[in-house]
Order: sequence, then C-alpha cells, then structure tokens
Amino acid sequence: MNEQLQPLKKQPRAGKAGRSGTQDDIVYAHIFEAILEQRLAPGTKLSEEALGEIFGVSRTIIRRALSRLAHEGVVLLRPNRGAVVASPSVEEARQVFLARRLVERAITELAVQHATAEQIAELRQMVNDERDSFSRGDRGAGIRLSGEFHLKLAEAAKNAPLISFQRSLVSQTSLIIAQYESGNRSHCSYDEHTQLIDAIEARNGELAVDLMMHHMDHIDSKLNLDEESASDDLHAVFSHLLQTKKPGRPVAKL
Amino acid sequence: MNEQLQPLKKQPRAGKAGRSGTQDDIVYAHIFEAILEQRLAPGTKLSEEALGEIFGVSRTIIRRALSRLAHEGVVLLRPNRGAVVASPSVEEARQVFLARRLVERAITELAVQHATAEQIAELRQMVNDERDSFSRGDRGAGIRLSGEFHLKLAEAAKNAPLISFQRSLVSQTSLIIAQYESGNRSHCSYDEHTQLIDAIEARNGELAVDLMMHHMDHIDSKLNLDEESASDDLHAVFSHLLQTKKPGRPVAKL
DNA sequence: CCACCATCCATTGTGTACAATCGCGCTGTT
DNA sequence: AACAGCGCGATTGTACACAATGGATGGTGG
Repeated sequence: MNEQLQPLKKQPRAGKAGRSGTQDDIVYAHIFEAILEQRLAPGTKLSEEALGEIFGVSRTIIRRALSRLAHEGVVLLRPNRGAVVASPSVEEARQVFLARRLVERAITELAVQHATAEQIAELRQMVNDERDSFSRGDRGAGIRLSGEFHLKLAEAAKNAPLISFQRSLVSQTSLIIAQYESGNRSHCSYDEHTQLIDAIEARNGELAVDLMMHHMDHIDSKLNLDEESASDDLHAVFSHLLQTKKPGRPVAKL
Repeated sequence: MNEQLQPLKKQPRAGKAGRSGTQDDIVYAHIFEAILEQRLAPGTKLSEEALGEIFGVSRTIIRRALSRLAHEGVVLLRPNRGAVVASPSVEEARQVFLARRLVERAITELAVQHATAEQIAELRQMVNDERDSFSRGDRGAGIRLSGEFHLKLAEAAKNAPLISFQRSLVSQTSLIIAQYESGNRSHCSYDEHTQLIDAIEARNGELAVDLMMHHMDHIDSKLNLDEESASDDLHAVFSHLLQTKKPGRPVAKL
C-alpha cells in the first residue's frame, strides 16, 4: 500500500487501455481491464482507499468509476460494505446470454442496413488486432478486443439505446467468459467475425443474422454453464470467503 | 431559493413517489417524477446547489441522482456545464421506440412463460391505479404508472439485464410522450393493458405478442414524430434558450 | 457602431475531513 | 465450551472547502 503510480494528471492516454478522457475513464478502463485479464479475480474486494492510492486520485474518482462498473454489472456494490468484482452465477450468465442473443440479432439486421464502408473497414481492423492478440498469447486483450468488435458492430447499427445496452452486455459477457471458459480454445473465433463482416458488406441480412446466431451458439457452447458447472458454481458461491486474501495491492502491475 | 424542505433525514417513504431506500433514491424519484409530470420542462437547467438546498442535502447526493438520471437518458449531463432535462430529438425518439419494440416483444414472450399468478394480480392492480389516475385527470401520474406497468411486466420476464434496459427505455419513452404527445387522448390505453394481461394469463404467447406490438403501434401513432414534427422539433432545438426562466424553485411542490 | 478581448462571476470538478455503519473479536455468563 | 452482548477498528457515506472551467459582461479599439 506504499507504491503509487505517477499521479496520471497529464498523461494523454495511459498505455494500451486508457481511452482519451478524464481521470474517471482512465481508472475505469484500468480496473475493467484488470478484471477481464483476471488479475482481479471475481469476489476480490475493491477498497476505495487502496485504489485511490494506487491511481493517485481521491476516493471521489474511484467511487465514480466503481459506480459505473457496477452499473455495467462487472462490479457488485454492496451498501456500506464496499465493492467487489462481480462473480456472475450460472443463472445470471444465462440471462445475459439470452439478452445478448436478442440484441445481437437486432444489431446485425440494423448494421446490414446502415453500416458505412468506413465502419466496415474499422471492423476488419479490429479483427486483425484481435487475431494478433491471440497469436501473441495475450488472452485478456483478446477477450477485450473481441468484445470491442461486438460493440463496434452495435455502433454501426446507429441506435444509441442499443449501443448502451450492448456495452453493458458485452462487459458482463467478457467477465463470464473469463470466469467460466473451458479449455484453452480461442473465444470469439475471429474467423466467424470475418465471415460476419463479409455478409454485412454484401448486405445479406439473412446470412449475417444466421452467422451471428451461430456465433452466439459457439460462444456459450464453450462455457461450462450446462451440466458440469457445479465446481465453478461452488467457487462463485464461496468466493466471498476468499475475498480477504490480503487487501494489499490487488493490482500488481498496470 | 430560500424555502427548503424538512431535511428528509428520517422520513421513511416520502409521500407517493419516494421509494424505500437512501436519500439518493428519494431525490432521484422526486426529480424523475417532476420531469414526467412536466413540472420540469425539457431543457430546464438542474443546478446542483439549488437542488441541494431544496432537498436539504449536499451536492454529493444530488450529483449521484443526476448521474443516475443521465444514465437513464432523462437528464443530459454536459461536462463543466451542468445538467439539463433531456429534450429528445425526433431521431432519438425513433431509436428509443425501435429498441422498445424489440425489448417488449421479448419481454412479452418471456412473461407468458414465467409470470406467476401473483405477478399477474399485481399487473391488474397497476392497471386499476392507472385508470384511476387518468379518470382523476392526473396526467403525470398516468404516464408514470403506465410506464411502471411495462416495467412490472419486464420483471415477470425474469431477466435482469432486460429489466434494467427496460427501465431506461420506459423512462425515456415517458419523457418523449410528455414532450410530443398530440391532443389529449389517453396515452397507454389501459384497455390494451388489460387485454395483454388476459393473453398472458391464458399463456397465449402469439396473441400476447400481437397485442403488445399493436400497443406499440398505438403509442407512437399518438406522437407527432412523423410529418408535422417541425414545430415540436423547433421547440426542442431552441429549448436551451428558454432554460433560464428564473432558476428559483423549479419544483414547487413535492 | 460593431467586433474583439480581457476580466469577473457563477457553477461544476476534486480533494479531504468528519460522521455513520458494519463486521469482528473480546469478554463475561450460563 | 458455547453463545450472547458489547465495544473497537476499519471502511464507507456525507458534507464542505477549495480549485478549475466556461460563460457573461463591460470596456476598448478599429
């Protein structure tokens, strides 16, 4: 609890994840990234003061970031008891996936109608980045970029409420994948992403929706939600017992 | 700016809209209600200090409530410039309605599968309340209760992400209705709500979805979004000019 | 007379001190 | 030995003070 970052006052974009914007966004992005990359395990307590020291900002900023993360379902905010990394139950995971199926179908149809050439090019670029991450063995970045692909697709759908909802769903999905994914197979196979882009570019709505639905099938078929989820579920159930494994520096390296 | 409420420290539930919970919720609910009942017109500036004095809490609380309202799209938070009541453009209204169609369809199907007898009874009760409000001539309460009906329905669908999204959509819809509704016709005709409940109770999914879609049709057919929206749109465009019509006590009576 | 610029003021953004709350361990009793 | 009650420590909740930003206003020069 004695090491601290440079006060990040003026660094324009902090490394890889720090989007442009205010301190909130930087803190938010770093915590989010740490959760996705499993440097912060589900159930880990997120002390406001500790995070404040780590990032060199006051609790005010931390609190806003946590509130935002909580709203997206990545962090659980227990009144008077602090924040912990969310550990979605199997049931919660199912609900998220159901909602995503719904939203992705609509987004795909809309994207086929509205996606511009520029957006399609950006999507292809993101798939490239994603493939690079996986081939580099950077699992966390891969999951994150895969999520960002779906978010970019939502932007192409040109519907602000859907984009916002999709952001929340993608965040939660990423957390679920990080928590439940079986084996070491790649997550969103980027091949599927590429095919999807092709269908969208060809303005073939039916095919695009089909591909997206299969893509969704593949994603949750990779998870252990169905039968043998007992062990993972137990872990989630008892995670609050493990949460106090030294409060000191949950984030080792940023 | 000199009259103030009792500091609301310990009043368990403040009148009609104050849900159980902390001060945030009370402030949130009151502002939300004031917006829906058009005691706060779109474009009205929401000064943190003024609200703080009115509710007898510090800006910290107000800020949280505003942030929450902003996330639901009812309030626009402009960095360094304060918060104003959102004034959705026609395009934004269209996007909200598109998203709602999507979500309502899914919610209806799920509610048909999962709604319990108790929930159905609660829905019927809400329709009664709604009818009472309209017959009493309380337009604001009517719009609000009508929204709460749709939210209750979402709860019956037993999908947390969808509930959360629906909450946001319903809030925005209510604001749009308050802003754009033509004539003095009733908004959500409660007859349609009753029929919908009947179909759900009979577990007739196809009929229920049909009714819901027609219900959606009726809702936006009542709005002036389509052709003659010019005047309303102009009003929205220039609403920021009217926003400074005395900052004093925007909320007259709670 | 108009346009531009500098200064001021009102309002929001942030940090920090204090108060309230909850969990935990201690002690005493049965 | 086990359990209930109580106080303590740590952490969150709230208020407030100060800093920073942006708009408004009044003055000056063209």
